[in-house]
Amino acid sequence: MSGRSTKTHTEPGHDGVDETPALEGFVGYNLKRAYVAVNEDFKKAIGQDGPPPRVFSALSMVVQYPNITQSAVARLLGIERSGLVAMIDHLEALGHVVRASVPGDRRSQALVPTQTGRDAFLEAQKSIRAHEDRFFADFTQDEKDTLMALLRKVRAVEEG
Amino acid sequence: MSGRSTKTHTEPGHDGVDETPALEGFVGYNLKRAYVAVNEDFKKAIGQDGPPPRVFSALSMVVQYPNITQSAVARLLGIERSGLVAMIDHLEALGHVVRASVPGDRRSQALVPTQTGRDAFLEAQKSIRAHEDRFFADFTQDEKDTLMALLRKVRAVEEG
DNA sequence: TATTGTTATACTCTATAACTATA
DNA sequence: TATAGTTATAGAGTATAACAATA
Repeated sequence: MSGRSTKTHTEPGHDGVDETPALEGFVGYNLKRAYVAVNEDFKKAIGQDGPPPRVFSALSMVVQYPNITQSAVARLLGIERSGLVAMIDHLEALGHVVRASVPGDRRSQALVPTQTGRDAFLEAQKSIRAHEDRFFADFTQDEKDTLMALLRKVRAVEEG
Repeated sequence: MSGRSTKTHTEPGHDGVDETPALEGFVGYNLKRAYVAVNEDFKKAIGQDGPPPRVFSALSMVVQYPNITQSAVARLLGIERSGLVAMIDHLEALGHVVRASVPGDRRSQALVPTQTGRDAFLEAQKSIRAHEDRFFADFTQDEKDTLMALLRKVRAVEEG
């Protein structure tokens, strides 16, 4: 395929000039492409037995903030309450989390990590670290820090 | 809600210490949150009448590289060929693009932008620029450039 | 055999709306 | 009234697999 000159259209980077990529100039486009790339590598690396990203993020919240409620997790992750039910069901079925009653408010249920849950969290965290270390091998720590800082600043825009 | 001390769990940034955010340390997590934030603003700003992101990106390719084939567009955008059919159908129904026959290869169809298509592209581009200018108002041009450069480097990992 | 366009299909992720029980 | 958890549902976005026509 490469090296052929039979094509009738102009592709970027090939026939010399024409380096005017409209999409490349948008942050949103670059953001999506980068997200897709990292996410695909994540799935290849962790997808087999490890938890899907959102389940890991929920487990992470419960481990870090024991007795947190589902609503609080949803708020912190920026997703809907309803979306959490299945995730917590899943984590509870695995024995990683238990729903405990909250004295003083019978609407809420405190999410408590089990020891298995904490272990699973640490192991998943290790796997994800390995995946990112591999994926970002060509990045300096400074580049990664700069990238994450800028991404947090992006997120901060909507949070006001 | 704020200022209350009745909660039984520890949330970040509130009760002093506990600033050990596991998720925040991952590029992938920050990438996703930032992508979601920008995408939501995009939908609010453009979603009414403007084209969805992927349709705009396809139109953009056809305008920039007239006579490009569907397969080439898919390759450049990093998506599946099959996904393009509906997008091009849509753009063709709007009169923005026509499928023309390619002399010498009767399998392919060259995608040619109409004048309406070029106009629509320019207008959409202007809208998206306005959305990004607004959203990234607190970012310096240097920050935006750095961010985009790093995001392109992320994308290059899988392509390299 | 490989590639282009196409269709049919199914899956993932997530939001919306409505309900219940509490507060 | 407002909030926590839940359910049912629907939609966007996208991938997979197969096929016909052509190379």
